[in-house]
Amino acid sequence: MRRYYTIRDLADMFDITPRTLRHYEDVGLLKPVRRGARRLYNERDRVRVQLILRGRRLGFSLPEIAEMLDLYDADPTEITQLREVLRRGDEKLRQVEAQIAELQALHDELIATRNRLQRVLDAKLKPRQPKGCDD
Amino acid sequence: MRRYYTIRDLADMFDITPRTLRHYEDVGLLKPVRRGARRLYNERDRVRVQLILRGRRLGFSLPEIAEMLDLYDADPTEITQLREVLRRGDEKLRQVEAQIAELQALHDELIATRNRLQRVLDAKLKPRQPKGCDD
DNA sequence: TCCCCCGTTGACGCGCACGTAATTTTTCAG
DNA sequence: CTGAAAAATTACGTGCGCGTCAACGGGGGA
Repeated sequence: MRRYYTIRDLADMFDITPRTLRHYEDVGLLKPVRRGARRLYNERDRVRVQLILRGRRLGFSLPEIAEMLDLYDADPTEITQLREVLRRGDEKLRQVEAQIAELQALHDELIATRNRLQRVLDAKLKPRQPKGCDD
Repeated sequence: MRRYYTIRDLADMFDITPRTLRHYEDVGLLKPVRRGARRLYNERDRVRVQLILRGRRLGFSLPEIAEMLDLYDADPTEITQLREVLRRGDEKLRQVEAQIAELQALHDELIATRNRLQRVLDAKLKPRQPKGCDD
């Protein structure tokens, strides 16, 4: 059941180019095995690509994404390293929470602006009592 | 009460460089008035800078930010234009909502990973009944 | 008045995240 | 085995968001 994907499989799957996958490998985000010279991506690689692309959509840089991916597969044998990973994880967590708060604020403002524009439009469409007509 | 800010005032206020403010002007995000050759920013400009920087932190490009800022001060006289602005606003709104959802998913995963790492760490610190000792 | 420092205006540079073109190598169906 | 398509390698190019440097005012405090 060990399914493998070629570079084109993954590229088509996520609507990216092979160049992008090779670049992610260049910066250490992926380490596909090789059969001869060809890269073979497994299920774990596929999930990582998914996470990388989500990170990009959210505005994170590739090094930042690397940090977060490191959290998922941290070496559970070294205690001090484990503590360090936990600390960095909490840091990222707070950063993400702050980003959610700012996005929520932006969302609320967009809603308010939409409602305001909608009211202006409604007032122009059915002007029963346009203001300034009391003369 | 018309308070004005020099380019350095705003730069220091937001911990950016004057070059950044000039760049935002180059791409049409700001249009400060001039006294001679010097730029003078008013309160509205200051708020716009604040919104621009929040947009950047959230991963939006400068053109995307320009689109959103255009929503706030849309011309309320042209009905067709108003409809168009509302449509683009709703589009941005859905985009922001999708981004919130993805960010929330990332947040949940970070929480889960933190808890998992914490449990591993706890198990290594007080190993009362370490598994594999039942022989 | 003079000088100095802040601001302005180009213009080039740079790091990131890839795009793209050329060339070479590999693979695999027939 | 062979030929052609796909993958790999290498290297340069690109768009964005500024950084940086040089050269040039101009205005305001001593």
